[in-house]
Amino acid sequence: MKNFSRQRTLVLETLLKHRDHPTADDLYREVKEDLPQISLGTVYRNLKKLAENGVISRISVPDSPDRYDPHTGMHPHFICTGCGTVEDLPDDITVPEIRGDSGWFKGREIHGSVFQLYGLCRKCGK
Amino acid sequence: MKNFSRQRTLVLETLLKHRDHPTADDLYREVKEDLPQISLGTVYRNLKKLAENGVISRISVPDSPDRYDPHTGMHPHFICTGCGTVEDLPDDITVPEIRGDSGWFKGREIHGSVFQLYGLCRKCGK
DNA sequence: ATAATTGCAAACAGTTTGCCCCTAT
DNA sequence: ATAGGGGCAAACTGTTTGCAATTAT
Repeated sequence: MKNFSRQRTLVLETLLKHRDHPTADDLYREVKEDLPQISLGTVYRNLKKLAENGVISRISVPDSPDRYDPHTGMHPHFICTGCGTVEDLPDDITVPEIRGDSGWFKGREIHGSVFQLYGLCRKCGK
Repeated sequence: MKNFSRQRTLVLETLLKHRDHPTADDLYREVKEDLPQISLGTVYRNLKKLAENGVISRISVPDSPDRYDPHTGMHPHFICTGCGTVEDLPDDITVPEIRGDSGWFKGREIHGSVFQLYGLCRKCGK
């Protein structure tokens, strides 16, 4: 991943312009305007490689294609099970706030969640 | 969804026994021990219906089949990739705290995370 | 009789892969 | 000439759906 091909550069730049979380196909259609011969497979291949190298991140949603996110740090997402939209949540939310229907969650219905961190505990981390 | 078939009951009961997040296929194999003629399609159909009715929830993760979760509320976990231990996280942790290596996370190494909420956005929720 | 649900298999959607060609070192 | 992609289409995987048969009310 040292020298980016025209295709990889374009896929990445197109994603970086987004403030939302587009699908591979969204990006494919956009990139095709600049590089009409690009194939969907190439878009997938590059998104995969970029995600593996930590340049971007990939978000999965039930009943909807995966989405890609230029923001790679740890940050919480809200995923609408109605329309599949992915929204970023404020960093400082807490579980009691989510449960309590206050703040950001006022008027939003929460059906479920996953909140898991992977790492090494004190014993294993030494 | 008023009267549960034997199949639906068994799928739900099997999921409820789990403390982790099994895939449809995991559940299929378990349920088949009690009801050998059950089909994978039926397991999928029932999981889908149960999730639509808010009885259980469905979780997607990149590069892996969807998982199902009997819990309705938020339940943050820390999973040690060294020894597999699962620890409960305090409800009031925030992302800045996780990033900042303070509080609960002092001295613990975080490799990855999933923090996603599922629900209806304001547009879909009305 | 009606409505819901099953097992099976085929269909489907999103994603990945194999192949061969093309470009850049 | 070697390595790394690209384009295309076929393959693969997880999930859904159509259908005829079955079950419960």
